[in-house]
Amino acid sequence: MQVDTASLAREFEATGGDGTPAYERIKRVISDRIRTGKWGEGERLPSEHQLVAALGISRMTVNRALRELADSGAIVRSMGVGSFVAETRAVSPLLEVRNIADEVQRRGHRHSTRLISLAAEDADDRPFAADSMTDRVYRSVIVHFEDDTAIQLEDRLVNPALVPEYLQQDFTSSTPNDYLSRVAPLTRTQLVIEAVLPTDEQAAVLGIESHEPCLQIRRSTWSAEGLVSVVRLTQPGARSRLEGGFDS
Amino acid sequence: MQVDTASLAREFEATGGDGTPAYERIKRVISDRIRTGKWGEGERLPSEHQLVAALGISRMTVNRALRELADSGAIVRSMGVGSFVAETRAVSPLLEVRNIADEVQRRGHRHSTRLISLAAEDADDRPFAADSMTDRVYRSVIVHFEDDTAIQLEDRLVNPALVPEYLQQDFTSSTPNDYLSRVAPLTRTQLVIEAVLPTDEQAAVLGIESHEPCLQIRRSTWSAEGLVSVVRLTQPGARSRLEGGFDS
DNA sequence: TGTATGGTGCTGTCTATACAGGTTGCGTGT
DNA sequence: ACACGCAACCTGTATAGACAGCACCATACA
Repeated sequence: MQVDTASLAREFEATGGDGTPAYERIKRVISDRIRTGKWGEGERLPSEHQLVAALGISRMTVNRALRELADSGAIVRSMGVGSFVAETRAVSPLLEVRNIADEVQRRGHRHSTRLISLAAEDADDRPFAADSMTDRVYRSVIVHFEDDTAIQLEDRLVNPALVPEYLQQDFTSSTPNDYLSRVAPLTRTQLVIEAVLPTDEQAAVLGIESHEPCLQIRRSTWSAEGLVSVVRLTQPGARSRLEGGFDS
Repeated sequence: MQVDTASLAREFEATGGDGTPAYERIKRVISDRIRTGKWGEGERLPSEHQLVAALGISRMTVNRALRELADSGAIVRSMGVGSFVAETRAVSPLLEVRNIADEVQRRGHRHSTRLISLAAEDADDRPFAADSMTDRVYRSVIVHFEDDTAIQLEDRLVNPALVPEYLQQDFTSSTPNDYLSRVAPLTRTQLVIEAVLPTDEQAAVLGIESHEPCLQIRRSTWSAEGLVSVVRLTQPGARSRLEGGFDS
């Protein structure tokens, strides 16, 4: 295989400087090329030996990067043959990321929101650090009402690198979900669903007793550029449920 | 930490002989000890250096084994401190209809069940009436345990027209999910997820307080012939959560 | 008593090297 | 024309050694 070692090395060097480990930088360079389509499905990757020569690092480091990419499913490796960009497979969505305003209106009710807070913060756990090299996050806290009943508390962190205009939006007329799906179409979603008791603060803004069980949904959404938003939705169990389904 | 290097080395050597890589064998020895409870939650593992000395292998190999165990969530590592057995918490995949026994074993724990009841009943709401022209249903109630902790109450209705042999099965050795997926491969699944408080009976069999919130999953599964089964899964919120994700 | 400071032990990463095991394709001999 | 053998190339694994970053603790100092 003919490799453009020069541009590969350039992209690799460009990610240096901060303390990012070399194997992470290799992973990033390669997965960027896959994500942007520069390396298409089934295409052969440079061999470990070629990457060693091109990037000036040891083979163990290259090996770790490629192995982790293979573990994550981004590439496929075959002993004695080589490494190749994986064929992507479609997965049917179980729970679509739906607009809560639409759902409420579909039930024939009135949807409204109350903005609790909207500001930039210093992130403790830096969820977007890998994508945006920053510790700052935008955070919005919003309560959704169905008619006059609070049905959901939305506590959202947004990546300022990918959505710089977030703080300027008017979330009384459109929801964060609306806005984000316009400016950063999502390519990947991940969910964690739990049954929890609300904190006293959560119970207060939702207008429920603190012993009422709640569904808590933590949802991370990615666009092509990276992790866009992490949201924690808290819904009183007595007022909401999740529905989904899929064929196989 | 005082390490029983002798028995550790013995177990490690015992796994040798076939072509299993050393890092896999280390993982196995360690996860066996975690699974059997010999090393309890939060307990400190031998350091990499101690394992190198005890097993006579290089630190890179030990490091890979421990790193992969940490990636899989079995252990927790902290730079400058050490490696520790992870505090376990059940996580169920949301997308797939998976075998809970497999999940438990994948977490390195022992899965067992307790059969509460298994009988034919007269159906009140006749869920299978459209499919089988009958009012009878088979019903099984089973508690699933992870080690000695109840993690799920499974209350299942089965369509007698599609699964006539259901009552003759031995659900101490295999789960209803196992059996049904063999005899009636599912083509469609639908879910409703809620946060609820358990009834007194549910709390009793799960061994929890009646004010602990639970995830309740109602799942209907269809095969090509029609509605096979309707199951209500009740999981203590403190002991489980659902995870899922999809690409689009 | 409270505050620096340095030592010790831990994990995280990287290098250079080596051997093993598998695949592919070319070339030689029949 | 066919089969075999072998070299070249690939990934998989393992090793010894090194340095860096972090946490904890004991000791020395103010």
